[in-house]
Amino acid sequence: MKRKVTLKQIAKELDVSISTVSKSLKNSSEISEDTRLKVQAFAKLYNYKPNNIALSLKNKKTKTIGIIIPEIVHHFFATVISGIEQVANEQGYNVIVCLSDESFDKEVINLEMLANGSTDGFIMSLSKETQQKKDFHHLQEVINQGMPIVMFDRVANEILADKVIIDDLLAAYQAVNYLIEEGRKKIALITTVDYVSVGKLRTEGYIKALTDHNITIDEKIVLKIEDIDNCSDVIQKLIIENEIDAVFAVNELFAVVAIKEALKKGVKIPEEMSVIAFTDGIISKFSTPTITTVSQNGVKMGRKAAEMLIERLETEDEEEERYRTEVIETNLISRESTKT
Amino acid sequence: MKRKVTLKQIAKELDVSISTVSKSLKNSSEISEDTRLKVQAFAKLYNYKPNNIALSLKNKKTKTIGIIIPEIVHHFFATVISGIEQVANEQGYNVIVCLSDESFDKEVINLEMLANGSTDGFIMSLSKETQQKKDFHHLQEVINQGMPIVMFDRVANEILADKVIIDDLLAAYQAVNYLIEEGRKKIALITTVDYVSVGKLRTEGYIKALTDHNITIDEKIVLKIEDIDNCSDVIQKLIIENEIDAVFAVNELFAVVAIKEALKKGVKIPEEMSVIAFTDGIISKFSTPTITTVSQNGVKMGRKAAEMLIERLETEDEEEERYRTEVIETNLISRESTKT
DNA sequence: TGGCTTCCCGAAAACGTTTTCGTGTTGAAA
DNA sequence: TTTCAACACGAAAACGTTTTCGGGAAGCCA
Repeated sequence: MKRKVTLKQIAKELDVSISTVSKSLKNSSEISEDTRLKVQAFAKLYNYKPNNIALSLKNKKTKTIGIIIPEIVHHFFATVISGIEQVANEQGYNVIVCLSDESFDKEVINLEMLANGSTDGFIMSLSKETQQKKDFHHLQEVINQGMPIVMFDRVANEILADKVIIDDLLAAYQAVNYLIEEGRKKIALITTVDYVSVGKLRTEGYIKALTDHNITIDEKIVLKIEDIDNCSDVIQKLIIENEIDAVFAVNELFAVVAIKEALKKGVKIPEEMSVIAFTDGIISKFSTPTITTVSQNGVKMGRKAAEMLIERLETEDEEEERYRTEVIETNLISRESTKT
Repeated sequence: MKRKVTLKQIAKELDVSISTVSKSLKNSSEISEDTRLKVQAFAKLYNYKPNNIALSLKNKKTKTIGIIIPEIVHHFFATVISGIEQVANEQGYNVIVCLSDESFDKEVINLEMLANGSTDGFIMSLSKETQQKKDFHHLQEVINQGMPIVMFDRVANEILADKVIIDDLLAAYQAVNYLIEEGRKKIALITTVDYVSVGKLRTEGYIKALTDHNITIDEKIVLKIEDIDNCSDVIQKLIIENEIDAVFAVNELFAVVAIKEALKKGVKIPEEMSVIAFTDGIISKFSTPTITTVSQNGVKMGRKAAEMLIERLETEDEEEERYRTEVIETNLISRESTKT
């Protein structure tokens, strides 16, 4: 087992100083060609690679991005990480991933942990609990210390920082519009509880679309689901008890459950009922029928977030306090669960 | 913007030495209670937290685990990461994730990058290209430098290291057995090209199960798919041209496509044809019909891999070169795509 | 007063780099 | 022979810790 070789060891072996070795490897003109080549040959032979930790300490830069997200077993977040990793990689950055598990405490712990030198900045999406508590002091503290944060998807308006979002309201509006133009009259909404920022916005889009078309909101067919694991019963009830002809769901899971329950009841899709889901993931592509979705383009969000963060990290003129919010366009991917 | 405070600054402010501050914060009995409390109060006030990078440099431990996997937008890998992160978190480790994108070169670059001090060890699953080239010198080099590697799922027999796998052959055998016991006679296999280690093993399990029941292998109904994105045509052809009554697929995607094509042709599932897939992911749970799968238990694999790595990292008696291979049990999750 | 602990604290090394500055040697110009 | 620039290299500081060791002051006993 041959441990990694250091400058000091090379210096000792070649009977020169550490500085000489360092300069030689950087091809400094300060060092004679003789010495330079000798050192370089030796370094190559022993496969010398500078120690990242030492470099980080010296440069006060880790070239590492911290990602804190609620969970990773969720296609959307996985695509975002993928996007982040792409541009991080291109720019010589690494990513360190922490999961909050939707817990405020874990989010705080992870953030503080990584803020003590481990990363140069953060890309994050808030946990449900954090959104519910509306407690963002941990973010503010990190920002005050001079570490940039880019928030995506689940963002906090209260925090001044760069953000990458989609226009949840507009996208929902367009999706519901699409259903209306198909001729649907009784469009149900299956959404989350209101403290999830994106759920709330999507609900607003739904309401706005209906209102704009003079359709009155029927509270009986607006379902706010808390417990995502046991949603089938309430969804079944929704479908059985109401004569709905369309469903707009704020995520794939609600949509696919709605479809299953409808089919069970003999409702033909899309002939008798249309379904549109938010978030274009695996489920929609492979369910039967395939589901028309609003695509969030997670990879693009991730790429954009990483670009914004790295740009902020690499521009030295710190005092440019102009925070931007980038809106990633969504698009409706039309599949079998709608008529047109 | 108040930057993070260091020991040096506290020392200066309180007019004591750096050592005194450090010891005070560690509650060393060397320091008088007076000084200790004074320092602690001051440190708390300024929210002092030791710098991780400096600690890493000093301790030669980063408390960071490197994960290198082919891709993250893949439910199985996401669950594994989730498992790794759980135990890493419990033990005070962070995880840094790199994606090889199934490319040998990226795998090498990432590995070398992180091996230069950034992590204490690795958990990885090989890229397709690496498995194809059978070139593992990068792994061997890292191991020679004294960094432990734990491989999971796609492992290399040629490398001596800890491994976490499932018994792919046995699991496939059992799945095919299950189909045979249902009374299926013409069981098709949809698999990957042979250089993917797990694909090969699953194929062997299929063959063994048939052979053990004196069913001759019909090469026409064994499909080896290279291009995963355009598999529907060949699968359609398989189903149309052969009177098969069951499909064993080495992943969910092949299975769901097979089901779609079968339904299109009017074949009833599971009455006329059963389907079992490897890898229990999202698709199987929500497809119509839901799919019977071999569950790989990614979270458990991840947890086990992390446990093994951390144990190796924390036992000082380095020279214990006994590498272990842990086999995670699989289980067949019976759903609507099979009869029983 | 001399010698001995005991109590507190600071200096310095170490981890592995990079970089600034200083210095000795050489050769050439005057 | 003297002077000076150019060249080649090394010493040391710095990044932020932890830890070993040494030492001054105070108190005690003889």
